[in-house]
Amino acid sequence: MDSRTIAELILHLGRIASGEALVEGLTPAQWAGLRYFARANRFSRTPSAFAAFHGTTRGTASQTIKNLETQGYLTRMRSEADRRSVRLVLTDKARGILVNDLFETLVRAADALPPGVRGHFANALQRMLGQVAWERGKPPFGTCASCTHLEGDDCSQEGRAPYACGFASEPLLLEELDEVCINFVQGKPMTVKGSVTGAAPR
Amino acid sequence: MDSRTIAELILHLGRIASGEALVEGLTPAQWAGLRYFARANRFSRTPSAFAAFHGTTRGTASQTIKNLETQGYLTRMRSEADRRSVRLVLTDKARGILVNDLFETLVRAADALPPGVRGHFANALQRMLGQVAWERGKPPFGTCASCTHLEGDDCSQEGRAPYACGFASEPLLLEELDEVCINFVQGKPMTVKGSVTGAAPR
DNA sequence: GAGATTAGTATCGCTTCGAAACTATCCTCT
DNA sequence: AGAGGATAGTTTCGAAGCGATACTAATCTC
Repeated sequence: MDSRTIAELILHLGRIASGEALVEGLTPAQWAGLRYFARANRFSRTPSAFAAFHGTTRGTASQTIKNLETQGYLTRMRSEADRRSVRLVLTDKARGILVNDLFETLVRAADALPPGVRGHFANALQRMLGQVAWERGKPPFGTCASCTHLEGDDCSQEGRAPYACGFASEPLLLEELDEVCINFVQGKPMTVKGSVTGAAPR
Repeated sequence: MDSRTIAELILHLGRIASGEALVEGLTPAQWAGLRYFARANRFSRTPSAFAAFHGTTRGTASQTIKNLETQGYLTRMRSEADRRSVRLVLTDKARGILVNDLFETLVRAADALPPGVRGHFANALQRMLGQVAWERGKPPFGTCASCTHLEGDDCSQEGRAPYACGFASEPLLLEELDEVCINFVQGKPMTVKGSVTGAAPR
């Protein structure tokens, strides 16, 4: 019964916080696009990854991106490694407008929580996301902090890159560790009351 | 920084869980309508209340409801007290289809959380909702359990109705206490680590 | 009882959305 | 090497959502 309440509140909160349309002339989907490309790491700033994140089709994502591009919020560049692929980058105009995102009210609401519960809260949400994504066969989209692919040289060997991604086999900069990645796989149990994740994806 | 993670996860989770369209031939907005009328109490089963809950306009809500009605999921009846008002009731067909709601995956995900954290979790979410709703001037939509308007006769006086709503000045049945109400006003502090709500709406 | 407010509906243009068809590039397997 | 298949991305189509506006009917206020 509490579980249902939690699910309802998440849905309602998400809807109220992001559903409001046409703020600054951008639709909710377009705001979601800006937020995504502001937070995604370099492996994930593509139309396909955004489509997966946003839970829509590549076609729809392509439309939204095209729209943001013509409004001057995104810049497109073809990938060198894979000539099919496209990399999207936020413009300064986009970074400037992001502070007016209604999403920030949600951040403020989370900020008003007692500091002690925030960590547990974030962990519980990430676990729920993992569960839902696993049940749907969708990627859960987390950060390197708790990802299996993170190969950290705990005792830094005085080399240039202390961290690397085992999936992409590439070194990672420190500031990249907090960015969202489509290749995220839930790794460390993430101390939640000392219990290990219940249903593990295989 | 944890606050931003929390806000992102809520948004993402809500989107993934409800955004998927055309399950059983119903759109996300239509699913939201069914869920709402299944959970709202008798003061709140109206087009306007659904519009407020769903964060959209009355016009859009009216469309969605009309659509559900023609598909045989809702029955309409005029209110006796207020002849302008309309009451919507779920049909058996609707109750039957609700078990296939993708929303149930979110409920299962919440169910997979450690039992000890669920209560705190629900409280924290309700607090966030109150904060966001207050900042936007929207009703937060909670249940009688923590509503100021609930007048409970703690020591039941052997009268017929042990509870009542001070706002509607009407007695409440026991099974109505868990339903969602548009007139909800955050009342009791709702034990979250023993601290009282930070910013109180006035 | 006049004027303002509220509940609900209808209509208009725009965006989103999923589905399907399509091109270009890359990968795999023999 | 080269054929078949998978993948990244775009385009088009029709349906629905959406906000805005204008509208009717009922209720409230003073």
